[in-house]
Amino acid sequence: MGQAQILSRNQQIVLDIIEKANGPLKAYSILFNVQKKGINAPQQIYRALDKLIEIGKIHKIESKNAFVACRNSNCEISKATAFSICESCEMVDEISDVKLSKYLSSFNDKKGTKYKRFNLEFFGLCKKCK
Amino acid sequence: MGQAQILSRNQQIVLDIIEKANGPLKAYSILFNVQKKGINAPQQIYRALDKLIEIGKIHKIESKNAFVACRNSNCEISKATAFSICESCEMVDEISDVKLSKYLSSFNDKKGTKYKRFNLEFFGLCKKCK
DNA sequence: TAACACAGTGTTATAATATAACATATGTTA
DNA sequence: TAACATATGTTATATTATAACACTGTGTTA
Repeated sequence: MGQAQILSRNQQIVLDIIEKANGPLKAYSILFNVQKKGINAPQQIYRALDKLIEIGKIHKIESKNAFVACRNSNCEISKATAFSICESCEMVDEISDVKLSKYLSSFNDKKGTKYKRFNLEFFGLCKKCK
Repeated sequence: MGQAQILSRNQQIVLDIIEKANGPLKAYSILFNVQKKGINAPQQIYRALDKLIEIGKIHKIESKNAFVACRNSNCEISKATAFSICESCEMVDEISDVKLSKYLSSFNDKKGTKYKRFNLEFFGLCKKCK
């Protein structure tokens, strides 16, 4: 569960933008959006993104190189993420399905290896695009 | 199941390199490896990679921007992929677990949406690195 | 055969994504 | 206060990926 995290100025700016967005945002589009606030360089964005990912406030959609806010209020710090991605409109939804999460978190491969973390991306058409 | 696919010269060169590798390869490292064979430009690599992915001969490891040969002789053309990734040595194994694959292929989210395709990446430490 | 589509190739240029490295500042804690 | 960790600002550069255009070969099919 953890403490409420106090974010630095840049971290908060970046998080606000991602939370307000209704879809995944790319790092450089975030950058263009915050230049009026005095953030000028990609490093500043990527550093904020790294931190926000680390504390579980956002997730990276690997197949899109884009970032979304975490919608699971008590997300397990990004150890178990699953997303539904529309191949047509680019919409991304975080899936919070306890059964799925438990099933995957306890998955062992044939060699008996257990994993610390997983990321699952489903692709299809969302309701609107069907 | 499909026909045996006839590959073009460049496609075959790229596939050979990926199949011989004992881990995921990056596009530019493939490029450096084939310059002696007369392939000089990233486009040539990416075009081959795109085709090889399309026909299911290789997969992209999204979290690493790298490519591995498909080890499931009859992989369902990349509709259902799962990988085990070592966070220490970068090793990647394709997981072929029928139960897992069936479970995910038939997964419905709460809205009843079914998906065409999924990609799952597990992270942990491989045997050697443990 | 001529016309056409189609997949692949080669090439130059450029876009998009991400990190390195270094100097400075700010906040926390011993 | 000194030492330390974390964050910031900045310039430069590395890495990953695509656009655009000209060309080649192969197989239709009209």
